[in-house]
Formats: sequence, structure tokens, C-alpha cells
Amino acid sequence: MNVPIPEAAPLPTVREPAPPSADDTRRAEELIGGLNGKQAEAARTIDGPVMIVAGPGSGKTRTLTHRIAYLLATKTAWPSQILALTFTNKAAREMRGRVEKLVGGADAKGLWMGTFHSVFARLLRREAEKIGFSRDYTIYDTDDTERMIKLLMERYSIDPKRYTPRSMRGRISGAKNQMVTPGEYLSLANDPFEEVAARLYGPYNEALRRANAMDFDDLLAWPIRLFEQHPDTLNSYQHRWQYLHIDEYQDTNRAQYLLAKMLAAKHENICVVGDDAQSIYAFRGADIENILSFQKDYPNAKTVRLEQNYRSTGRILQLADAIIKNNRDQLEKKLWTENPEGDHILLMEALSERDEAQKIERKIRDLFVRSGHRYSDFAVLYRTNAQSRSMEEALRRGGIPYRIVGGTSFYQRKEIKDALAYLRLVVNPHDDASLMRAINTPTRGIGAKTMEQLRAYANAHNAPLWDAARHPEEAGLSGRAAKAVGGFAEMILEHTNQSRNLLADEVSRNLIQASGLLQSLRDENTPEALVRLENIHELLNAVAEFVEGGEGRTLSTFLQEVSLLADIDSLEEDDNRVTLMTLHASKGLEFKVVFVSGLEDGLFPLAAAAQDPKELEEERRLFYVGATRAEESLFLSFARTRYRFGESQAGVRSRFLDEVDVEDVVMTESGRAFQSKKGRFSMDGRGGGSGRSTKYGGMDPHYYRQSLRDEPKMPARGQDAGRRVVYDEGVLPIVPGVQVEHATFGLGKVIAMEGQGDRTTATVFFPDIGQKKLNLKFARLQVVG
DNA sequence: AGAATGGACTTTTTT
DNA sequence: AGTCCATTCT
Repeated sequence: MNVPIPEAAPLPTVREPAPPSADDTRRAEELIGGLNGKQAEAARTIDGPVMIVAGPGSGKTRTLTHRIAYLLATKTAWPSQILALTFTNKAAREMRGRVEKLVGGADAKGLWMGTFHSVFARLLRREAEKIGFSRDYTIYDTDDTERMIKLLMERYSIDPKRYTPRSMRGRISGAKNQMVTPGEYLSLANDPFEEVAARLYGPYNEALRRANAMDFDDLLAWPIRLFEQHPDTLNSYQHRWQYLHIDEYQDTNRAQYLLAKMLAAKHENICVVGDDAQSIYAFRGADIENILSFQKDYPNAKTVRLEQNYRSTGRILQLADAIIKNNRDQLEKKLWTENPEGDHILLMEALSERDEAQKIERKIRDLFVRSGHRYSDFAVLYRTNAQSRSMEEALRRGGIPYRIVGGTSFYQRKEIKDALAYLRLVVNPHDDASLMRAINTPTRGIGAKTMEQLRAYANAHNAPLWDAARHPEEAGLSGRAAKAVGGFAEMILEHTNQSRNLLADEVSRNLIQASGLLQSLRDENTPEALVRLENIHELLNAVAEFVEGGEGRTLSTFLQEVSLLADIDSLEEDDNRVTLMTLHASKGLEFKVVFVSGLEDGLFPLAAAAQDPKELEEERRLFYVGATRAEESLFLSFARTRYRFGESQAGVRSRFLDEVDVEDVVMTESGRAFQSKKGRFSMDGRGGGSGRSTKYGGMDPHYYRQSLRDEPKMPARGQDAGRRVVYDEGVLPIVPGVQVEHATFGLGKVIAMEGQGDRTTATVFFPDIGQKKLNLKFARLQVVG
């Protein structure tokens, strides 16, 4: 297993730049010589606000890189005065490498590059005391956060079934990155869910503070508060970072926007790069308005449009454009390319997800042999992580090396999280979430009853659980329980003391040894346990490797950096394997051959998104992002049935395919031109639905044929058991794609069918009402034909 | 206290 | 189909 090692650089010190000489200027011009006119213009504009609106494959990263090189070469700024904020650590790493290549590693040393989160996490380390935290604060991921919320809900007797910790976390997170306070949120709340979230919000913040912990949103919210409360601190960072670069600006949220604004306020040397058409993180609070209104925030801003695409073939761009033009609100931009038209985009139709995966696998094998591509030139993209499984199986069967980005990455594994909990506790014993995880893993006789008492004591004293664990007798424990808890606390303390004299990796080794984690896995003596054991050793090696990297690389920084790693960060370019990942993870990457799979309505776009025009537009942008990852060949695929919740479900092909209204771009496997079926159903509101064919009884002809074929022979080979054809008064089958009428909801279109017998339900989309799941036993659906 | 069993629920996407 | 949780059994 390849374990990602985080990087960490100390905050750079401030130096004053020297005026450029004629030589410097000449050198700088040389550096940007390879850019096209517009790119060079953007790179050369180093004073004042600049917005680079850049389509996919237009060389925006290249432009940004050269701009930074230009700043360095002209000596307008020292490396330490340049801050570049990227979307992932990987992007930062790559950009740093490129700048170093351009101007020389030594000249680029001290450049500050990273994600918003990692940069401000480091800033907070330095400034922690000013806001009442210690520099060794723990960073909570969503898991830890939900754990804390769940505890609070127990304390306040809130029904976790109705108000799930996850939904509460989502709402609190949303409020946080909008910089809405608990009080404000409570007054804004207009449904019971928001009300409960608002009530939990304040206590949740207090719990985090007691635990000396920050969640992801805090890493942005706290710096803002810090800057507001300490103008001198803000001032010093404004001075430190005179040139601000922000990549993927369309995906910044409110807090990130405010931070950028604060830092740039003094010099206004802010350069943002983005593409509104690639905004795909609204669900996380990203506000597309930030880029749309940049011109309003900085009236003297210069806007440069990079519209020439260097990546993809003409056909790929035509397809991407055909989809995205269905969206409204966009910054004006017209992509073009000098690249050849390229091959047709192939649309592959599969019977099942298994079949789909197999078709893709065969295609990869075929192209691998015929085109001389490497495996790393291929990427298979999908909407949800769950879809990776079938693909994985097919590739494994075919003997094709692959790697999955995301899903459960190394640091998300249970055994690693367990081990990390111990390490975190040694650094920050007040970390309640880690204490709860570690205290009885492996089991040492501390059960629910004992924990309840510890919690009661902590709550009563408004103190972290650690205080209770230190004084088990005072917390009302006795005998075996008290001894077990006391022993645990002793173990943590002992290693905290060790860490004063020993290196982080030695302490970690000793601690994990003492924890009994290794022993319990050894005792299990199963192949799985052995792998887990190995993983923990890998983690310890990663700690050692990190610590070796230099000063300031303590266990505490290791833990903080690890929390900020993204799945995509671990992707290595020269690893010769097919890449499997979600469409979201593919942002910013490119591959010679790309497969966009699972193009079914309800999956892509997701059923939930299809009801909300805004979300539907985001799904469309996601398709746009996916399609434009491809350089040479693009394949689209969908499956007629797919397993969901353990049941096979029939589906219809994605509405996005029906938006493809360009000729000679997409082809089917039979070699024929793809016929979009745009406008056949009136429900999507576009293209008027006059074309419903009476010949097929209102059914999608595709399903009409399918149902004809299926009628005589029922479930063959268990595989088909999932395709249920249900008869309505013996006339027309209700299958996905047909128009139906409901007594109260009116006309709708069947999206999917599931269940059998009395449990048969239809998912029906009603234009006016939205999507409904109806049990056929109760709902009298009439097929309209 | 801890293991075993059965039932409910799940699939958006993630720094 | 797999995971998480609650309940029950040891």
C-alpha cells in the first residue's frame, strides 16, 4: 500500500524585494515566451486585481505558474511574498515543481503554496494562543465531528433517527462557512431541522473548544475572526503576502472569499483563476457568485479570457459545449481549438453494470494494444464511489492494473484511525473524539456504563473527558473500571512525557506498542488482521519519514497535515495504472482516454438533483468537467439495470444524452450516428413534448422493445429477476420511461422500478410535484398511451 | 463487558 | 450488498 506522506513547510519570513534590473526584466520576458498572447498578458499583469476566466485545457495552471515565475524573475516579489492557493495539495505540489523548474529551485524556495485549509491551518498554529487554542490543536474530520454531534444529541435528548448527526453536521457546516453565528442561525431557522441544528451549533462550538479541536470550517472561520479581532495580525499577513493567487476560484465558499478579500485589501494584488462552468462544489458551500461578481468587488480588475483549448479534440469540445449550453447564468466564453476533430465519441449501452464494466475493460484492453497508450492514459469516471466496485472487478478479471482514487483511502481505514486516535491523544489529551475511540480499542473492560459516568463527570464540570479519566474515583468509578480507566490515562501520560525527550516516530512506536492494538490484531490471526497490522506499521513508517524531513516536523504537525490530505493528493503520475475515480475527483486532471460511466437518469444526474434546477445545472457542469478531461478519446456509457441497495433496478439513459444536439459527434457501438431523443417527453420543460409516439404507447421505444422481448420469458438466470414488468389491468406494462397518470399528482414519467410483488414501487417524476416513490399496491397508476 | 445476531438503512459529490 | 446499530445471548 502506498502511503501518502504529507508535506509541511514553516511559514516563510519576510524580506524586502530589490528593484528589478534590465537583466531581470529580460529574463522574465524569456520565461513567459512560451505562452500565447492572452496567457502572456495575464502573466505580465502583476499589479492590481486580475481575473482569468479560463476554460478547460486552456493552460490556466501554466499561466499561473508563469505569472509567479515572472514575479520572481523581475524581483517584484520575494518568494515569501507570494501566496498561491490551490484546490488540492497535489495541485500545489505540481505548481511548485513547475515554478522551480522555471526559475530554479533555490529562487523559488519559500513560496507559499497550498490549499486554503492547509495554509490557514499553519497560520493558526502560529496564532493559536490569540484565539484561545493551543498550537497542538486537533483537526476534526467529518467523522469526528459527527461523533461529537451525536454525543451532544444524546445529552440534549434529541432523536438521532429524525435529526441524524449527519444532517445536523451539514447544516452547522453550512452556517459556519457562511459565517453565520449560532444566534443568527437560530433566528434564521425556518424548519425544525434547522432549529435543532441551530440549538446544537453553540454547544458544538464549545465542545470543540474544550477539546482544543477545529473542524474543517473552523480552519477558515477562525482566521477570519482572528483578523477581525487583531487588525495588527491581519496587517502583518497583508504585508507578508503581497501577491495573492487563487486557483479554482469558482469553488471558493464564503469564508474563503472573505479571507481572500481581507488579505488582498491592502495591495489588491489578487489574481483569481477560474471557470464558472466547472463549479461543482456548491454542495460544500462553494459560491459561484464569488467569481461572477469579481468585477464588482474590484471595479478596476482586469479580465483575461483564455478560450483556446489545447487539450481535447474538436469533437470532445463540441459534446461538452452541447451539454453546458443548456445552463443559464454563465460568464461569456466560447471554447475553440486548433486540435483535430478527432475520433467520434462512442456511446456504449450495456445490459447491466457488470456488462458496462466489462465493455469498458475490453475497450481499454483493445486500445492498449492498438494505440500504444499506457495504462495511466486511461481514466474511468463515475458519479458515486459505490460504482467503483463493478469496475474494479472487471479490471481485476481482465488483469488490468488500476488504482482507485477516493473511497476509503489509507488514512480513513479503521485501524489507522484507531492508531491515529492514540497519537492525537498524546499530543492533545483534551481531544474527546479520539479519547472515546481509543479508550476501549482494543477492549480493555471499559464499557458503556463506565463511559456514561465519565461523560457525566465531564459534563458536570464542563471539562474534557480527559479530566474524568485522570480522576476515575472522583468520577464515581471503582474497582475494575477505575483501574482500567486509570491505566489508560497513565499510558497516555507516560508517552506525553516521553515526547519531551524522544523523537516523534519513537514515541509513536512505543505508544502503539503499549496500546495493545498490534497485539490484538496479531491474536486475531486472520489474513485481514495481518493486512491491518501491516498498515499500522506503514503508518509508523510514514511518521518516521515525515519527521526526518526537517525541523518543525513534530507529531503534532504530522497529525494536522494528515487531516488535510485529500484523496487525490496521493495520485502519482508515473504509476502505470488505469485510474478509477469520481467525476469530482477528476477536476484539474487530464487523460488521453476517458470513460464517463453510469449515464442513467437518477444516477447521473442524481435523482435528488433532477428536481432542483440549480442542482441539475451543477450536475451538468459535472458532466462538462468529466468530458473535458479527455484529450483524444471519450467514451460514454450507461447500463439498463444496476444494483442499488442490493436489488437490481432498471433505469433509463441520462437526460444529458438527449441534450446532445450536434451532428457527427457521437456514435453508437453499431457504428451508426447517435440519435438524440430530445423533446420526446414534455416533462423536462425544454423542446416542447409534442413528439410522444402513440405507436409505442408512450413508452420509450427502447423499453418497448425490451418489454416485448421480456414478456414471454421471465426471470432468466436470476440476473433478470430485477427487471420487473408490472401490469396495470393487463394492458400496458409499467416500466421506466413510460408516461403515467396518478389520481392526485397528475401526469408523470416513470424513472425506476424496484421491489417485487406487493412491495413493487415505482419512482415517478411529476413535473409539478417532483419525484415520488409509489407503491403500486396502493397507487393506481394508469399508463398514458 | 463483550460477542453474536438481526434489522434498518444506505449512495451523492469532499477540503 | 455492506455497514451500522440495537438487542439479545453468553
